[in-house]
Order: sequence, then structure tokens, then C-alpha cells
Amino acid sequence: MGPQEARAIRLSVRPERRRRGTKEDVEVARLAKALAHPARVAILRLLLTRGDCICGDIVDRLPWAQATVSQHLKVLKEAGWIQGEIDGPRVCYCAQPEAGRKFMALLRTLTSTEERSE
Amino acid sequence: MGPQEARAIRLSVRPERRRRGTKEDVEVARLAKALAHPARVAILRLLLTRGDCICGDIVDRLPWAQATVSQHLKVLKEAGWIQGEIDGPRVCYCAQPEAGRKFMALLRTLTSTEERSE
DNA sequence: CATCAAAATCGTATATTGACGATCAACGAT
DNA sequence: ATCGTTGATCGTCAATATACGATTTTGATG
Repeated sequence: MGPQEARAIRLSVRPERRRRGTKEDVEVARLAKALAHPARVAILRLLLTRGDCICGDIVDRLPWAQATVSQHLKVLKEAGWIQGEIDGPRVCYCAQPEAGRKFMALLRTLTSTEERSE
Repeated sequence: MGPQEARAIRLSVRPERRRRGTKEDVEVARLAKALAHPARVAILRLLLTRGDCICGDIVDRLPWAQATVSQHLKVLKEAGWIQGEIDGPRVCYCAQPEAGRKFMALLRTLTSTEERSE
């Protein structure tokens, strides 16, 4: 067997299945991705510290345009970090503590050296 | 004052400072971003469970090309999640537990409702 | 129903990611 | 010095993310 043939084989034999990773890995990545921007972290922090349910106030408190904030809110909402509740002409957002707990749990699982039975 | 003038003012008066967010928010986002891809989570999990210091084995175990894995390793390394040590013609990677601890701590701070001065 | 305020969405321009073949650089061994 | 192996880097293409003005949608109110 030639020298670079081995490489070629290794390259081609690589597992085809699971192109996008484990369920768990995808989940960790999904939650992490939603936090992967300072604006979204700031929004989440705002909702957690100043208390639940704010809305256009977020725009006032953060240095981003309304459209931008709205976009980030959407990302956070879709990932389950926050929840938006329609309240008359405005929308009240609040953090979803379960997301944080779930994320922490997943991270702990990731870190723990316990054996995993596939 | 006109109706949409208020909006205009709010839009223009928005704080110019801190375009990219707090130090802490940027840090959380930075660490989260490095985890925001299943391949990188998988790599980290591999290093944490199978043990420190693997290398081309990562390529064999994961369903991505060598160049792709190398790229992801770089991202993880630059974010401080892992460390690479040159060992002859190969490179031995190992997880950096501090990163995880730091990230968890930041997340806990984020979640905690404690009052933050500044 | 005309109007206003609030927030989502659209449109768009720019920037960043992700994947990967191909190539390069480092190094051990002949 | 040459070769073979390993892993980083380059180049490129497609896809996704970001920012935000402009517009639309939604609902309260006169």
C-alpha cells in the first residue's frame, strides 16, 4: 500500500453517519450559539437582573437599534432562553430559567468523565 | 413635541458608548461562541472523556475532514477551551478545565439576581 | 375607522463561518 | 538530503450572521 493511499483511505473511510454530531452536542451548540453575541448576553442579563418582563426598555438601555434588538430577541426566544408574552400593544419578555439550568447540566455532563454508553 | 419625534429622539439619544457590550458580556459571548458548533463540542467532549492529549485520532473519530477539524481545534484553542502541545511531528491536545470553570462562573453570575455596581 | 405607539419583519449590504481539497511546514527516520 | 507522516494553512465557495433604515403589522384609543 502506497504512502498517501493510507491517507486517502482514512479520509474516505471516515464515518458517514452523524454528519452533524450527537443530539447532545447539537443541543449544547444550539444553546451556546444563542449566547454567542454580547448583545444577547446583555439582553439576558437585563431580563435576569432588572427582573422579568421588559420590552422597548431593552432598546433604551442597550446601544443597538430597535431592529437589531428585535432580531436578537428572536434568536434568544427561538433557542428557549427567553419568552415573549404579548401585552396589549407591547411585548413583555422574561427569561426562562430552565434554559440556563439545562445548559449548565449539559455542560456538567460534558465535563464529567463518566463513561457514556453511546 | 410631535409623535414620531419622540421616537427619533430616543433613537438618536441611545448611549453611544459600549457599542460591543460589557467586558463580562463580551467574555461570555466569546466562550459561548467557541462552543457554538457541534464539531467543537464533540472535540471537547472527546478530550474530556477519552482523556487528554489526542490528535489525528480526533480526525479518525469524528465525521469531518482533517482541515475542518484543524480549523475547529484552532478556534477552541484561541478561546482557551483547549491547549495544544507539540510532540515531535504530532500535536497533543488537551482540555483546559479552567475555561469550563470560568464559563460556568460567568453563567452563574449572569443568572444570579445580585445587584451589580457600576 | 383614522391615528399613534410598539415591535416584528423586510430588504440589503457587509462580514464572518464552515467545509474541504490542495499545499506547505515540521519533524523523525532512513 | 530524501521520504513519509502529521498537522497547519491557503484558497475558495456557499451559507449564515450582523446591523439597521424602512416598512408593515398589531393593538389601543379617540
